[in-house]
This record gives sequence, structure tokens and C-alpha cells, in this order.
Amino acid sequence: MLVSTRGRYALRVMIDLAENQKDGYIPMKTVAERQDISLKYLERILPSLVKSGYIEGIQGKGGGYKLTWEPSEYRIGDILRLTEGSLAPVACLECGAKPCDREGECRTIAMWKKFDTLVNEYFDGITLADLMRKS
Amino acid sequence: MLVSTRGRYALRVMIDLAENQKDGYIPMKTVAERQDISLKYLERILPSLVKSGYIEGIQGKGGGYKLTWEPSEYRIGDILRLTEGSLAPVACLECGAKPCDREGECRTIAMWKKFDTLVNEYFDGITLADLMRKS
DNA sequence: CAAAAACCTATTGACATGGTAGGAATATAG
DNA sequence: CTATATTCCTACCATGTCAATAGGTTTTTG
Repeated sequence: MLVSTRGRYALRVMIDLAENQKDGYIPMKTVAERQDISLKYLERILPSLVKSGYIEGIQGKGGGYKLTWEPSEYRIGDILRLTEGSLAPVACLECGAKPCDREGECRTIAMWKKFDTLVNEYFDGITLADLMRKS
Repeated sequence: MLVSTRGRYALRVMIDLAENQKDGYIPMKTVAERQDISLKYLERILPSLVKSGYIEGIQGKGGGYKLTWEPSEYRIGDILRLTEGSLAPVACLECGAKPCDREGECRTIAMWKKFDTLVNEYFDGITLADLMRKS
């Protein structure tokens, strides 16, 4: 399987926050219940989204999380790359990978590169707004 | 990372066999050395290819493996699906998966389905012959 | 018979995944 | 000020997969 729960859960949280934007700061407990995901596990996934400024969280009673920008400004590709680490199909295409010493004779690198582009362009062509419930 | 060594090694073996077709049955030891892959590990990957009739192996001295068909008749997608198990991006799209009980309210399933199609069509559009050294 | 090769089964170490546990820090409501 | 709600932080664990190794057995040929 290609996409782990990390990325998928993050995506579901973002969609949930987007669809309930009007409620202001939303406690993760609420999202976890609505999405039927372990609260504790979500708490481990969210910090990366906060650190990158995708969502904003405030502590204490009445706190919670909310989106920083408009749903249409979030590309799914960005969210997945952030939470999954990378969408590269093979190690040698990962950002900052050490160059493969078989690169000269490699028959497949061109195929992987094209695939990598395809994947990134696909997910960059979709935004959070595209995934929200039409209402 | 999306594609494991299993699929990638299998692919390299197939390409190697394709490029050296003229030599008849090729011992896996030779391929392992040429490709710089552990022979023992290759021996664990190959049986699935044999079982599916993609390659043919004969035992004993002077034995080895060779392609069953012409290189142009092998779709990369088939080889990867066989060795990787599946190319589905999420569990619920895997062949014979139990239906997800959130499917009705799932905002992302359509995106994953389209992606799944994209991936499979991409790799099904490439054959072994496309990856061989031009000579 | 000896060598070469495919074939088979078990085991290992490393790592990722998915999840749990227990709390500390922080802010608000009353 | 205190109780409560919430984010935030660290550690741990159980399971599974990946990549590889090990040590054979069987089959065939020269």
C-alpha cells in the first residue's frame, strides 16, 4: 500500500476543520470522535502541520485547532508530502538523496522520474476545497 | 517510499533477462552479479514470477531462467502488481478488500480511485521492451 | 560421480506503523 | 484562585514488513 494512515488521517482532519470552519477553534477531541480516529494518535500527527503553519492551535480551555488559510489554498500534494515525508516512488528520487552509483546504466530511472512528476502533479491539482462536502 | 525492492529487483531481473535473451537460459547467479543484488534474496523473489508463467526456469547444471514471451508482451504494471501484491494507494481499493463502513461519508475515495486508475494505466502503458537498452 | 543450478524453509535485524500511557504546560470559566 | 479543558510532550509497545542471510534438498548435466 502506498499511502499510510499518517497522510490519510491528516487529510481527514484538514477536511473536517475545513467543513467546520465556522465553529472557530475546534478541539481535536471533537475531530477524533467525528472521524473515529484515536485522539492520542492524532496528537502525534498534528505537530508537523502546526510547525509548518498549515493549522493553528491554541491551548487551554476553549482551545483547539483551525485552518490558517482558505481551504482552496491547500494543495493535497503539500499535505501529503509533509505528513508522508515524500511521495517519491524510489529512494534515489527523494529530496537530497545520495546519487545512485548505477545511475548511468539504470534502465528504469526515467520511468520513475516521469511517475514521480505524474503523482505530484495529480495531488497538487487538488485542493482541500475540492474535497469538501458540497453544501 | 512507494515501491519496495521486491518489485524493483524483479523488474531489473526481467530487464536483464530481456537484454540477454540470446544467451538462452541464464543462471540467476549471473544476473545477481551483473545487477549487484544478493543471489539469495533474488531466489526468494523469483518463484512468484515462475508460478505466474512470466519466466521459465530449468534446474540442474546448465540451467537457468529465461523469459516466456517477447519483451514487448510484458506490461510493467503486471510485473509490479505481481511482486508488490497491489498498487492500490489505500487498503479499501485493494482487490477483495472489505468495504469501508465510512464509504458513504468519505470525501477522499473518489480522489484515491482516480489516482489508482492513473497509476495502473501509467505502468500498464510501459513494456519491458521500452526499458531495454537501445542497441 | 561431481558440479551446477533451481528450489525450499527458517531465521534474523532493522525499521515503520499504529496505537497506548501518563503526564506537563497553558488557558479559560466560574 | 481553582477546577477544568485542552494542547503539547516523551516514552513505550506490539505487530508486521522489508531486506537479507543461512543452510540446506532436489534435479540435471557433463
